[in-house]
Amino acid sequence: MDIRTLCLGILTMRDATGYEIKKVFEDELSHFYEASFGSIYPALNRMTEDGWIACKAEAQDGRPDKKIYSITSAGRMAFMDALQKKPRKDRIRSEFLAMMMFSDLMAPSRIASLIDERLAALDAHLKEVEVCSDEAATPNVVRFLRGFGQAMYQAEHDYLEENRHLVEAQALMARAAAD
Amino acid sequence: MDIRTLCLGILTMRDATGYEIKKVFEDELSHFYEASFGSIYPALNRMTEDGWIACKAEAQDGRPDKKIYSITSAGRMAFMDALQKKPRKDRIRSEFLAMMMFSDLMAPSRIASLIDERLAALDAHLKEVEVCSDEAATPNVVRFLRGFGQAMYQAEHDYLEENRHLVEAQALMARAAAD
DNA sequence: TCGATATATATTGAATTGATATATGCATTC
DNA sequence: GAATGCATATATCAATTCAATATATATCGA
Repeated sequence: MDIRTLCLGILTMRDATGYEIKKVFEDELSHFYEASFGSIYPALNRMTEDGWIACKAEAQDGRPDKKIYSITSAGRMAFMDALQKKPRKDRIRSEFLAMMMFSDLMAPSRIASLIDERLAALDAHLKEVEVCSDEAATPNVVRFLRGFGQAMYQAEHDYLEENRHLVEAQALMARAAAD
Repeated sequence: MDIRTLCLGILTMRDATGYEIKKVFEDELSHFYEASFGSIYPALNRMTEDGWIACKAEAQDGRPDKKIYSITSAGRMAFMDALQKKPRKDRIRSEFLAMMMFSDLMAPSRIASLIDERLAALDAHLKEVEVCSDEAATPNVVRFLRGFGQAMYQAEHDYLEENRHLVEAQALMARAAAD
């Protein structure tokens, strides 16, 4: 399920511009899939060539033509096929956790600072998810995904608060051993 | 903190071959950072050119020379610098969750199957983490990272079990509406 | 004996990113 | 009124990364 497939999926929901598709990646999908313009526009161009989507341009004042993409029957079938494939394993890349791996080499104050910043970022995520949760008539799948994100942020938040001493104390010991 | 920086970090812990570095990515780091040979070997070559690591080749029977890399003083300083930088935000890419986003377009049995497979994979991860946890003399940072992974797998497991009805029921409703 | 896995070195085409380019409209602040 | 930041739009590109591929022997279990 690459960027192209996901753009196609977004277009099964509604017609959109490249810019709007990017917005979907930044809003609904942001907790578990991201994409940049650098792959969205080429993907749209290729799918237009492949006949999976069609493009209608609307002239605008002082801006490039607005290009609105819509899915075709062939595209809808291609996406349904993609949904029958086995999902590949998640890809996770966390610089924060990678840095924790080398916490022996950092000052205890640096470690505390990193963890505090991480906790603050988690708090911000949790607030953001909470604000959205009050909306009525939210589709169940959106509730599901938002709840998923919330559960994971909360789990990480709790884990860090309860276990930060494991890396903070070790840093102190590593420092004592180095002296 | 790119692949090159992480390879450097691994070499602060011990000398290693490219193959052994890959093993570290697959074992200790696997929950939060992955790398392939396609980037490890070029990274090692470039850092050798930059003077951050040194390489000693040992002839082997019937195999390419074994190349053992060790960090230099310059490399150690470069890595310490990297640890002072602000970690960039996590990158998460989950095909499973992306598919859930389009659960309206899937048969309820397909959704159930995907979730069951996901739960099975989480069980396997949890078992794997549990086996390791009994080891004595595990450094605190390893306990921390392993515990982190365990907490996140458990949170996801619990969330899926308690909330799978949100997407499964919606699929039934979507199917009823389509008929 | 065979198949799978481990141990080693690599390369490459394709996918992806973050930065960059271009440019107007709107809102806010000074 | 000017400056700044953000939103709305289209894109490209150098650098990074990956999965597949190539090569080849040793070990282990069925």
